[in-house]
Amino acid sequence: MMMDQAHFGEYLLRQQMLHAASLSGLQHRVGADAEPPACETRLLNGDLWRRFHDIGTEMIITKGGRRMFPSLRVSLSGLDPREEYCVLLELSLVGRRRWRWAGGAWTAAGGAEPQSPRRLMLHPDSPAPGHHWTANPVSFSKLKLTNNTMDAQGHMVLTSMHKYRPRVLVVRARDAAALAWGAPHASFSFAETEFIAVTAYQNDRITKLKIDNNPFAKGFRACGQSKCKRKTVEPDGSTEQNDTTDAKRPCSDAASSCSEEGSLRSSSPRSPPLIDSPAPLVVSENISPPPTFYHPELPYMNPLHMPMPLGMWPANTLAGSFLSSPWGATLPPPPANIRSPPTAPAPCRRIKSFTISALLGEG
DNA sequence: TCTACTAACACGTTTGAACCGC
DNA sequence: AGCGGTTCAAACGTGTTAGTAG
Repeated sequence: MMMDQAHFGEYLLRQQMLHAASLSGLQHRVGADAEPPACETRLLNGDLWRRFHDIGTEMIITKGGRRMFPSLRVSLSGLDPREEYCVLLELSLVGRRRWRWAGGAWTAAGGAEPQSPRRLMLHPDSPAPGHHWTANPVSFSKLKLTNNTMDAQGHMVLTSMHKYRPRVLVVRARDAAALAWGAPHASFSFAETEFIAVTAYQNDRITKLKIDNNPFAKGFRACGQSKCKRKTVEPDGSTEQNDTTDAKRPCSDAASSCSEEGSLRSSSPRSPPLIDSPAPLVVSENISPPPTFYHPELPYMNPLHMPMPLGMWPANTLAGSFLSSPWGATLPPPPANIRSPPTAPAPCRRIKSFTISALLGEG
């Protein structure tokens, strides 16, 4: 199987986990008949992502959690309308490097630091029937990024100055219980959604692009009140006529219309669908090329048997201390059939928690 | 000195409860 | 009583900035 650099790290990690599981007699591979959900996906706000990508996307991470902008919005198609599916977002480390902003450009600066384990998020609408996923854009706008390794709020824990690429996973709900064992899943990623996590913006052009497109940052647009107030008053009381004079470009509605969505509301059925966006849901120039498809070869650990929410990979696996993990020796046997979890799956129900445990009705 | 990080801040947006009229 | 629209304040999200640590 061909594997790009972006996923090599993940591959190594999962192989480590598989190896550890096999030492505990827990190895399980997906059956040859296991099929990933047949579906396709498109990046809806690809235009905006590409504008950031051309410059070098940066995402602020804070201790308390910061939303992504642009957020990931995709449309799914080809799903069985009546079948239940879970949709997940994963942030894969791209390469094994640390990056550094120097001389007006990003350059590699040594090897990657050990990564925090939590990098997988279940979409809050999961599980939902195929018609729900195909009728509404799937948005991860509520996702927050943090550099707090002790985070307990379900945010994505990333490392500053490292590059990541979001990846969307689609899993049949009936397979969710066995997800960790390599349940068949479709996986999609988009090159233009790569970004570098930072604690403060490095590239001024990224800052400007964010301000121009993010409704929450309207106050910082050149024609905005606040910027004038904050930056034009000199200590001597005079008014600094800096570049904002000529920079008083129209604080256009054009800029506003560039924002990824008219509203940041959820795509949940309880909220107005994102289809309400003033921009057409799918227009030709707004569609990304077909995404990379990753065949589900890489097994996951079973979240049922993990003492932590799904996506919280056992700590220190990268450091090779996996075998010291306390849960290794106590794991129950793997399910006999990946399509048929050991216990009858709980009826699918709408949840708000991002943990598979909640999804399965545990706790 | 430089780099990376944090917290406080001001401003705009979102959200939901309260209110009103039909 | 129920519904739909409006108003308003609190909560939230944003980039900026000054200060701190290594």
